[in-house]
Amino acid sequence: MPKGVTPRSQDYARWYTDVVRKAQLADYGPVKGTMVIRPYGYAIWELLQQAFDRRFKATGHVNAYFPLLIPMSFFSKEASHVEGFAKEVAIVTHYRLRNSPDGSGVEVDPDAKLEEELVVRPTSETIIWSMYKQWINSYRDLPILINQWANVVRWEMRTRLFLRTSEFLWQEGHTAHATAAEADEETRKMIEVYREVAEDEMALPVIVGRKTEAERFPGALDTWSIEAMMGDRRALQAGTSHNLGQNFAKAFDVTFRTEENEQEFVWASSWGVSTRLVGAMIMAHGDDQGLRIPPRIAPIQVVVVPIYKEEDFSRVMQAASALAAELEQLGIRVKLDDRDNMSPGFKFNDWEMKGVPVRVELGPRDLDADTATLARRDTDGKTTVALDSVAPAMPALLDEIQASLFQQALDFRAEHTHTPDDYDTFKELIKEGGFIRCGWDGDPATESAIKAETKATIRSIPIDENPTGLRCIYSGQPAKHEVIFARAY
RNA sequence: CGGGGCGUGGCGCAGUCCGGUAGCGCACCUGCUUUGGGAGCAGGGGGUCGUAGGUUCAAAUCCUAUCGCCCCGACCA
Repeated sequence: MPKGVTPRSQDYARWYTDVVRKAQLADYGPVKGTMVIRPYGYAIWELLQQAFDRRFKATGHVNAYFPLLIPMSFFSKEASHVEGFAKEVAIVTHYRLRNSPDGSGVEVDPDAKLEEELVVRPTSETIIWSMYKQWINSYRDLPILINQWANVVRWEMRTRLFLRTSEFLWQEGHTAHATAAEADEETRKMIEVYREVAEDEMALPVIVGRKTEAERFPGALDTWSIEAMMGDRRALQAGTSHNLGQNFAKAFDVTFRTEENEQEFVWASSWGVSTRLVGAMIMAHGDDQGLRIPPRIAPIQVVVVPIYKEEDFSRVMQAASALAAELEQLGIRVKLDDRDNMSPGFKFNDWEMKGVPVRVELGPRDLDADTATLARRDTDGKTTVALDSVAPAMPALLDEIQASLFQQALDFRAEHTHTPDDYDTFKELIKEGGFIRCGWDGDPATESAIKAETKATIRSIPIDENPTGLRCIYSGQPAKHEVIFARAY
């Protein structure tokens, strides 16, 4: 096995795959497009889950679970929803296997065909709204603020570990409201939660904004997203929140009695983030040494590597485990690397690949001087510090690394965000990747012409847009919106 | 679905053109020496060469079919 990873500059896609596998985040599953999330990768997901779940609860949401299998007929109820997902659903048609006649194995039992075929959920709007119909009668039943953590299946043609797999893990919030204003408020509130987790926990700067009609969720009135820039300057949609209006209520005939005893359709929102975020973290922060995980979502925040010759073994190990215990007391996720079959040099590279924010090296020379050697993953080089200061200073150091990774990502994004005045410049700039912030006349035809010519799409109509005085980069007409163009994942 | 590539010990590959006893590196196991940036030496175990047919005295190698995976494009969180 080659020692490092393919350099990013040489082949970014291969760098990504190398890092995922060498850092032991995930492996390919036996079925095309499937992924095994290994313990280290899953630990990151769990920390993300906690960060989100805490905030969902704090904003009044509760968790529930709806079934994986959905009657196929449900999918015919919301026209644009069908159109959006029909091409990529897995369908269950039978419920039994039998031994094949030639004795070579098993086969589908043709006698066990289902009356109504079942769809493996690609998303749960339909099954959830079929239930909401039963649960909602009056304005007193509203709002319903339910989230579920689940897996979904979308039969993708092209897959990539974490970014797009046939099956992935996510959360999907599905809310029901009495008024349009409430549904809109909910949609905005949750995209703000996503922004906060992305920026504060993942150190991932994102652009909050709305999607154009072309990029909107099938069945939504309005889609909000957070968009991030990856290390190859491409855009990644990291989370979405949809104002579904009354579309699903109408499709599933979900009405309620208002205070005025009027019959009205329910207003809805849905919002989700997925294991794709792990991919976002890898591509936003990783370097040619491997992962760089922001401390708040790092399964291991500090690794202690003891260095010893035989005669130093016991005093080094003693000091190392004392230090690890002291760090743990402070609530820091610490790992003492006591593997004795690997050299220190191997361990340094190994933990760098795995993106651990801080490494503490402790050897005889350090102990003689009452010092420890510190290596930060976000910067190069090592420093020597007093041993008894390591633990007390660690929480602040982790905060500093968190902030530094955010700043690095922010600087990178700023460096690769441009505001050209004419379309020729636009075309030149987009070849290099990055974001282009410019005017758009609001015409879908303009959007699709630009896509056809440059592969760039409108990623976002930023929440802080200011189209006043701007002209459309393509048509030269007065701009209706200020938008972000980019090539995207 | 179009284009390309690849299926050979756990992983990465050579061998295929030109048929003739299946090899290399890493990993693994044992022992000794090592340990401050991917340790060294010695010994050892492990593969019906994706699958199914065919040609041949003989097939990883030639022929036919088939399955799978990866990469690039059209669609998507």
